[in-house]
Amino acid sequence: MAEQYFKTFIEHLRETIELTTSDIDKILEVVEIVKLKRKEFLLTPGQPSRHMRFIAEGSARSYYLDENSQEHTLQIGIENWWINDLYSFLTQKDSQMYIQAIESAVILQISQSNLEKLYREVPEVSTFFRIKIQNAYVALQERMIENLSAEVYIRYQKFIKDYRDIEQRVPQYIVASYLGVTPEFLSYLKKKHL
Amino acid sequence: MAEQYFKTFIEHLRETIELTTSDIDKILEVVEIVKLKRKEFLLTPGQPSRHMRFIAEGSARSYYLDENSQEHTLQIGIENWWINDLYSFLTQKDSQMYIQAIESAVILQISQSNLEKLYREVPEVSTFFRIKIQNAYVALQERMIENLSAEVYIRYQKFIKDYRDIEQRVPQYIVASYLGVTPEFLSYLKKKHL
DNA sequence: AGTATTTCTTAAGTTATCTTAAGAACCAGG
DNA sequence: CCTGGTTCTTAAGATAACTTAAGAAATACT
Repeated sequence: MAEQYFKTFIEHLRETIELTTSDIDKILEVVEIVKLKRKEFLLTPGQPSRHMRFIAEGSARSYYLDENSQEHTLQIGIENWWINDLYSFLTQKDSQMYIQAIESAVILQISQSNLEKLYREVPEVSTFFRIKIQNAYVALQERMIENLSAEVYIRYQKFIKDYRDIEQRVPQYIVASYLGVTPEFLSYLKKKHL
Repeated sequence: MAEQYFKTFIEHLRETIELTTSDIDKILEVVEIVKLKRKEFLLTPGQPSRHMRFIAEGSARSYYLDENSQEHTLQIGIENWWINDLYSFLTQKDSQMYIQAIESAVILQISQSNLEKLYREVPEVSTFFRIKIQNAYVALQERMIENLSAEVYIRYQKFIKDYRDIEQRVPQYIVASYLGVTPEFLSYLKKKHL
């Protein structure tokens, strides 16, 4: 059954870069599988994020707690999404984030040291992550702009339009904390706009 | 006098990567100089951003207008900062942004096609921009987190702490539009906290 | 299937932020 | 150094979003 996860993973990489069968062997050699139950953590604050992590099954999110212990969800992902505290991974500073399974999940991950080795052996992998980071930047800027400009309900509508599949699998309080509002207020807005 | 701008520019690159004199020649060959008066535009909506732009003198910002014609400032920069709509530059989609000189400014820019040529001739330059984009991501995530967590006045204090030199040269309504509030409200907060 | 846990809703009272409008202060450029 | 444009302040009234608390609904796990 690990086989199926690997197969999907390689297909995912091949959407962006070209890989020979020998490349694939080198990649799979360094991929670790992690299984998580609902609500289990992959990363908690106080340590650097040392892996690039790919959701093979289930769903996960990254979030942090502000000074008032309010949760703020930075990222929500399902199968075939990457999930990480890229900030911590890139700077190797201690993370302030939790990465947590929402549903039970299977994660494929590559450690930083293995990744660097892989970059040398399969340079295409380096291209892959360069593009991923660019895309992450682009997505984050889009979200920043929306947060500055649009009212919550507009942002909510955009969210369910863009991520209907996610919205249906994730508790609403997580969506609220992604949008940057209290669950009570989101609930109120939904009723108001019926 | 262009010489001085080039010199500072090369010094800036050398803070991140190593360059031979022949590398430098290749770089300077493709650098264009653009001079702008206060409030002049380097980029306006409806066209892709086709250059990487470095502020050699003066100050500039990028901003966009939301549906209610409210300005939102994404980036503010002074000497030795890069300024761009990276979203548009990376995706080559039409920009929705204005890039505008705040004070009169001198910009050094490299076109996308020249940059690609340069990447081949001086691969270190590619490393330079990979690192810059990573840093941009990291900075943007930090800002996103702050916007989600902290109240405006806290964000304002952080802003003047981190960017005192910028704050002193830039009109307050631009700072307000960077923080995501109306100038009236920022004015009110400043008085309140005297 | 039954119970404990988790998530969602409602509502009342509160606070943060916006809108509008007008005058005051400041500054750039002739 | 004058003058027109730009930026900043003030204040009143409006709206968006939050807090708290409690019950209702949904869901997970045994």
